[in-house]
Amino acid sequence: MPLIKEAHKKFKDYLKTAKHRITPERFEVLEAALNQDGHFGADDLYVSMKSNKSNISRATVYNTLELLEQCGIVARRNFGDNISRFEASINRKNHDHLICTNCGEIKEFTSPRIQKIVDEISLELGFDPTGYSFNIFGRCTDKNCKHKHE
Amino acid sequence: MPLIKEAHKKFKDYLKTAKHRITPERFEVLEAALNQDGHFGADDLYVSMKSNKSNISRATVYNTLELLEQCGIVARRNFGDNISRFEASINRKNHDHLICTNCGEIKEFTSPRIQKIVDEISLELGFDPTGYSFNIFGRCTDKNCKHKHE
DNA sequence: TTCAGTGCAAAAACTTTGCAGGAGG
DNA sequence: CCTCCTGCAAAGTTTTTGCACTGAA
Repeated sequence: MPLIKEAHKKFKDYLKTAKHRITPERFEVLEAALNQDGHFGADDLYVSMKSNKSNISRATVYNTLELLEQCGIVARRNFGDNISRFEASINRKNHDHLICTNCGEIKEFTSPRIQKIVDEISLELGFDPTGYSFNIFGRCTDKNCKHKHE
Repeated sequence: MPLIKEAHKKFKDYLKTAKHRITPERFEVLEAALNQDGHFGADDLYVSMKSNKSNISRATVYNTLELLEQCGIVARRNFGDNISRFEASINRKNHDHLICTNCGEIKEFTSPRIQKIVDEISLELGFDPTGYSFNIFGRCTDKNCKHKHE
């Protein structure tokens, strides 16, 4: 099943289950979110949709991203600059991030040991984990690491 | 050496080295920051200082927290609510956080394995790490976990 | 003396909210 | 038909910036 169709179905099911209404605007946001590549801010998405002649409003974008987060189609990320970033997470492996504090480049990595630590610590401290975020900050050693400002 | 004295010295040395001026306001912010307990936001600190009759300005608080961060006296934390939190880090062991998404409670934990993962991943991907953040989100199992909103 | 640092207020950046009209169930 | 959702704009929050003055070196 193509990704977009699957996401569509998942979102629709979620909306029904959670007694949210099914509106064209919500699916418009869903598709725009899946079209973004990599990480994007809520406002980025709004601007991008607006420049594609959409009639959407800011409030709807923010509201819908929250719904998409709740049903696991997008994930909210926080890279230390006080902006909520999102990324499509449907059908993607869990992964974490390396953030270059010089050029803004974000690399991804996976390590199964991290989930293991999450579970162990949570058990130990009496905590029911729903998620985690793990970001490494530093400088990438790419020779073209300059002021690339995403 | 008492903590406050040591921090004082460290900050002074840093300011000299980095060619920043040594001003009473900066030390006022330093002391106020060390007096906060646990995690605090930049604006919290400003308000707290103001209510203690300080004549400080917002700009100075923000500016000084950045300097304190650069020299390792405070650490910036991000718990997913788009507010920069700080905490005194001088003479404290590295630690990470469990955040209860229901009551806002923040617990701390340490795990030496995390630093090991950071180093390995960085080496593997060609990255020079300067720090990391590791937050686990979930619900604490305390029976009094309600809407405690810090 | 000189210029980085300060206080103040205004602007900026991101997000949330209030309201009236409109459409989904 | 009853709400929930939408668009719009305004307000809210947190942080940054511009400017003229001050004080550290």
